[in-house]
Amino acid sequence: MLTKSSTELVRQQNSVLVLSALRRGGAASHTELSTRTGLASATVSAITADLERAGVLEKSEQQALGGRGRPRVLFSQRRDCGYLIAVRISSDTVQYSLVDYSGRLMDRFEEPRNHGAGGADAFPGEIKDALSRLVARSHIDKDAVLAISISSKGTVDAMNPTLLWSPLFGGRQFDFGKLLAPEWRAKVSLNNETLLVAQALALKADKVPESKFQALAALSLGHSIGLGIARKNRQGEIEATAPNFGHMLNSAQGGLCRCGSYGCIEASAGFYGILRSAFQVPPDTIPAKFVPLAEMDKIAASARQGNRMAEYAFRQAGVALGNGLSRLMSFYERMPVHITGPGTRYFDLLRRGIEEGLVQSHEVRLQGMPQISVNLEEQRLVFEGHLDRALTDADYDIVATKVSSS
Amino acid sequence: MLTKSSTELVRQQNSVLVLSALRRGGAASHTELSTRTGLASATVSAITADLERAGVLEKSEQQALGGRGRPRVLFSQRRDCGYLIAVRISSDTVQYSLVDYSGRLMDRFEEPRNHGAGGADAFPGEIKDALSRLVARSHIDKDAVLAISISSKGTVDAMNPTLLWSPLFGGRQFDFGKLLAPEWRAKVSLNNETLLVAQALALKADKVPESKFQALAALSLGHSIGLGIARKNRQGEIEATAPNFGHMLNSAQGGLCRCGSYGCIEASAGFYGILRSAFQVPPDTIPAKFVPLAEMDKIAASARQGNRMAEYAFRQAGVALGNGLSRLMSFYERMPVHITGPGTRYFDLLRRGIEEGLVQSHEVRLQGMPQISVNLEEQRLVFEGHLDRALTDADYDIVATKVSSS
DNA sequence: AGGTTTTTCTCGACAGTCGAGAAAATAAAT
DNA sequence: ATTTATTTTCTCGACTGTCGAGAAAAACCT
Repeated sequence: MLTKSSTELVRQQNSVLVLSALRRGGAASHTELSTRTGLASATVSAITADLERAGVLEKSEQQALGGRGRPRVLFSQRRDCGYLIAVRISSDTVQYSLVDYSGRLMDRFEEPRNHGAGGADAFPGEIKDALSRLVARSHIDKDAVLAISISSKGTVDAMNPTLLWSPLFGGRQFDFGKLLAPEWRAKVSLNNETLLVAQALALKADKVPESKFQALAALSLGHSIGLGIARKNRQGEIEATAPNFGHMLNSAQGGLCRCGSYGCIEASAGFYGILRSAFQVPPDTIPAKFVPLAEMDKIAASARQGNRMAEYAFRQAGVALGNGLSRLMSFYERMPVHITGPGTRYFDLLRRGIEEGLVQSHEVRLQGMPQISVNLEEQRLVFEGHLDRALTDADYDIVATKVSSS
Repeated sequence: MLTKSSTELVRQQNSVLVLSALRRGGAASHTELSTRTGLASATVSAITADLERAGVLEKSEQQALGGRGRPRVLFSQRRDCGYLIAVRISSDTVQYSLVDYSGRLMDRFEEPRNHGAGGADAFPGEIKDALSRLVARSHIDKDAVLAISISSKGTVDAMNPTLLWSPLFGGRQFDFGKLLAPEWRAKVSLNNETLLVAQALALKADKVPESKFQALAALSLGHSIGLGIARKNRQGEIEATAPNFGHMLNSAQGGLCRCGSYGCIEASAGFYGILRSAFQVPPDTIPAKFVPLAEMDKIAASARQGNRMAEYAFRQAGVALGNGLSRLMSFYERMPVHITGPGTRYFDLLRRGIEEGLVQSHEVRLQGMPQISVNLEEQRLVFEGHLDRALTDADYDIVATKVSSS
């Protein structure tokens, strides 16, 4: 069903447009906002006046730099308009970041995750505590937090927001919405970690002028395998998704996976899968809970020195990844792949297998090999993805609530 | 990039809304349009007046049926506002349908396709001839044709519109846009056949009140395998895509496919793949060009009588399909599957294999088996898909051009 | 013929965008 | 010190669009 439009909606959309121009390009003057957004100067006036009245924008004076004529007055987000908390759940720690409305990092700390028995039971409580401490440290009121953006590996129900399955907690589900609902007024969102990576990469790629960005995939290699896809839709927005790539069926003859199935990509290409085949452990052995990086480095070193089984282990991992990517291209379209995560350090060993696996796709055979690149800044990308998503969401909310009621 | 909005765009969007309400619900009175669209009565007045002036709508009098009060005046599309041609390219014939703006079928004929040598060379000319004859028979001017909607099996570049690879012509490409550009002013579109099936099914599913339709897949079984996906996006529109499912990699150990690769789904589940494994022909044999249905029926009959190899051939075809569908669910989400095409008559033999293949997916294991149903009306669905897509497109075009200029 | 009922049509209020030009604020020139 | 040039911001009127309410129209009923 299409939906009706109205003049008020026009104002909303254009207000969001102004806010997003400010996000992407930084503080800007009246006239620059006009050129960035394509709106008439008079319209920008009206909108900025509204937003200023609502306490969202402020005029940051100064900047007497050169030029004659009337000095420009820069608009920027009011930092105290609201706050955002980004929570990054990783295998051994949880990182909490407090960010103000302008996107500036205010505070950050990490807490170790309790792996022992009862760790999962204590987890919700730990999160609630840490969140409370985070705002207390900066003397911020809980109700001033607009959004809490959580990321984890695993599959996620973004609507609810519930963690459905994760490498950390298995099938144990957490409904973060319910968990934080009474105490926090903030909008709680939960996203797969690699989805955020893809989002951040797409944002960057789309900023480049003349880029004609269409789509990309982010592939995170580690103990588990994550995939994020970011594509531009017809309206020109970036839409990111995170399919259950690591536990997609690779080969019916494949080994046993942590998830209990046989033949998942992860069972071949996750660290424990590589370990298993390097040491010729029977493929139906129950996978190791955790493989230290040092262990992987040893296998890689011996592969680089010509050890056949170690070489083969990385090779077959690469083929599993390449086959998975080839299916990705079949389902969507050919797109560049960005590889991140701790597994990137073995990319030299994986590369040939990946290409071998990719070339089996009809798409790749018709249109050529996609571009594959390595990105070592996974952590930063995840954080940028958090910011972009949550702040953009917050902009929409603010426009919908604060401004209309004035 | 988001884009700016304006009051004129509001009118455009609402005009499209009115036209689409008319498409879906049939001729309607003033007040009914108002309730269907949610627009105020006065707004409907203004819009219908515009559209009437532009020659798009007309008041269809009559309908004195019962009731007191002022009789309602029904609005409906002016049939002569424009015409649409749907071209359905199938393996042995090409079907041409002429439809008026209201969606009523005016004329239809089929032409056999020349399979012999030089058939592909003659094909463009044949199409041009047939299109000219179609409009001549109904005494319609070529310039009155708003859209030519073409469908074929195979992969398609929808933007151009170019047939990139098809089971009928292999890698031989046809750019229908260029082919028809000088002679026809109509907008030429090209879509995968099963995409249209999915679109039509989704349209139907979405019409049911309280359906909460989210997504579905259409799987067409025959000599080749087609998949269409239709999903509702955030704006509530139905978006359909047709991945290259038949030639997606199923198993690296799979047989030789028509496309030249090894291990495509089609190489196991297409008719020639089933035939090959039923007769234990080596899997690297070059596939049969065409398998008559009678031949398939024989294999099926012997499978139903307990012949092991025949049974196994269908079983492994089903597993290949099920595995492919399981990957579909991994990449997107769990969604119901509608099976169409000539292969549906062997569904009893395929079913167990499909379910066996599906259950290997993490998604299915977590959320349960998706609903699988058989639909025998593939032809009609393709035609409905043609109509829905092309007429909706035409509505957008008309609103953007005719109305604004008045 | 007059009342009832239902639908269609019309009018004024309100919200929004746009272009043009006035007003403001500064640097350079005189 | 005053004027001029330049650049930016602000304001005004015209235009387009939606909406709600009520008037007008066109049938049926008594």
